[in-house]
Amino acid sequence: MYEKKIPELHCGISIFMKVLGGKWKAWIIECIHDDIRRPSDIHREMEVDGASMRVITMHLKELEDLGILYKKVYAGIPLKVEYYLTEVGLSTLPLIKAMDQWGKEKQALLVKDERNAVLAG
Amino acid sequence: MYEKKIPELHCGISIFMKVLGGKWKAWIIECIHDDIRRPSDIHREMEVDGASMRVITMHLKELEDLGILYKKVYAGIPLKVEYYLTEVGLSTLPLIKAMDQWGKEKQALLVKDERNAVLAG
DNA sequence: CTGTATCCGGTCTGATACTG
DNA sequence: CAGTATCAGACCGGATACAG
Repeated sequence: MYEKKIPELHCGISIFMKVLGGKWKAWIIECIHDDIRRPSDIHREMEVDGASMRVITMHLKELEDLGILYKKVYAGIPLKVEYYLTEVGLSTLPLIKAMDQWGKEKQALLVKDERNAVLAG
Repeated sequence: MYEKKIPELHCGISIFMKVLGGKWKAWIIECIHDDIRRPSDIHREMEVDGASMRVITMHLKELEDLGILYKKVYAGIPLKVEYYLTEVGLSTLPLIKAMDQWGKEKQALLVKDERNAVLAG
């Protein structure tokens, strides 16, 4: 682990980014919302695209510490763990959906092209 | 400069993050929307919080290459440059505002606390 | 199954000096 | 004023090995 040494901003944006800034965090939140709650299942879900178990664990922990996820542990061998969305976690879903939709809609337009300029400024 | 070597995801989220993932990009977009159009003015605007001129220049260039900003150059000495939002750039404003508002609203709730758990899952 | 520790390399940012 | 080059250091993720 490491400690952050570069000071963070204190605007709403950076707070939001602290929650959803990680590479897989939004995806993880969506998984859990879709009833894929166990780390191994989440891992299997995105293994095709290359998320390692370590990163998933790290993100889950961060999201738990931020109060986005709630961790439920079932004692026993082998261990069983499930993650649930908290109320705050649920409140991220509309934004995640909006971001995803924006990306899909605008993807084709993300090109340098003077014709896209807005003259009104 | 460097070339990206880690494969990117192709979902809407990562496309969105390519546009607003930088530390200062959302702020820069808001500045330009508020008629703070010249690099030096933008720099002055956020100098208190530590954005270096180099990072601002880099972000401006990236946003221009993505078609979020349009760059207008006035010849002469000293040089004068102004950036304007394109239509795609304008379309990010509602999301930026939503992200900022979410951060401000939820900031106090971002704490590990079982009471926040949603039992329904 | 879940989570931690360690290493390593890619990525990003801050600082400074410099060109036009 | 606008932008570039370079360096150093912080950050982040992939891989592996290992412990509970």
